[in-house]
Amino acid sequence: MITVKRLAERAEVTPDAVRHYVRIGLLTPERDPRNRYKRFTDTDVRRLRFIRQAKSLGYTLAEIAEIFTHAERGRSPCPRVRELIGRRIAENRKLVDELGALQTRMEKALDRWKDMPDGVPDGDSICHLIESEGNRYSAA
Amino acid sequence: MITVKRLAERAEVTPDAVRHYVRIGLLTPERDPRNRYKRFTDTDVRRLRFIRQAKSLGYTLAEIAEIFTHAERGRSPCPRVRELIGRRIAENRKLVDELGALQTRMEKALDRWKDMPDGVPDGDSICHLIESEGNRYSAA
DNA sequence: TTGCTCCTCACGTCACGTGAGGTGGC
DNA sequence: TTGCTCCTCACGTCACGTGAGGTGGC
Repeated sequence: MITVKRLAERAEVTPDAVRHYVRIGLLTPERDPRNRYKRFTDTDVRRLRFIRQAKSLGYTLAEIAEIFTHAERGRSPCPRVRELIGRRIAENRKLVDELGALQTRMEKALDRWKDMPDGVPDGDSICHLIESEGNRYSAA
Repeated sequence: MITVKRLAERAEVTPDAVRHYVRIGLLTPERDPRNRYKRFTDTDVRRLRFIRQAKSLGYTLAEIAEIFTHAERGRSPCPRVRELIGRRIAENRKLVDELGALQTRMEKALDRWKDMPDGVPDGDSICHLIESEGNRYSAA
């Protein structure tokens, strides 16, 4: 019998992740009537591996749920899958750019601070290091 | 008198952000006894601009709160500020690397899918596009 | 009276992780 | 009896955004 832990092992995820997927309806195991234990099948192993694979390609759990719904209704999820990854590629590119800009800001700040002493707050200043980076910022 | 909206304008943040900072104690305005309106001061304008600046350098609100506490107790927050940015630089580098790897996975997948047809689910397969990327994944 | 701004809850976001408190199986 | 695993809540995470429902100021 495939329990939570055994399923988790077979798909290389944590048991808590499995419980989470059950909670949100991505997996719908039957229950052992005697003790309410979840009973998974080989189909669940395949579904869980699919979840893991889809996540590694940037799909959210809500999107994966949508894919499952398509497939269960006998409709091809492929067009939607292509559409979603296209968006995610654009979104992620933007995010990587922003985090790259953040990285540059942080590294430049740390470098400039190397030549500056620590200061004691004096009512006019909270932390002169951070304040000295003023007018250099863009949105966080 | 500086109200929520006026303060928000002066520091170029949203009124909701101001309310959030009050909720978590980063700003502690007095209240107009007649109507409970928040009354901010020029010091709050400086504090809010500091928050914005610190956020743009990667500091979290919890860390900014810590910096304020140091400063209010007359202790220099600078050593902590240097320490935190060092960590954040390392964390962010890792994150950028991971998102870069995700970007590569997504782009390669989309490229390979260009030559593949959409499929209809057949019980053995949920979405062959995603499944075809199997054994290529690393952790998400 | 009409707008505009103000107020306080309180929930939603994303994908789990982490107790708390209790029970089945070898 | 001892471990180990199982169960179900329900909260915490991060920084707000978004209603809902109601009130003050020009």
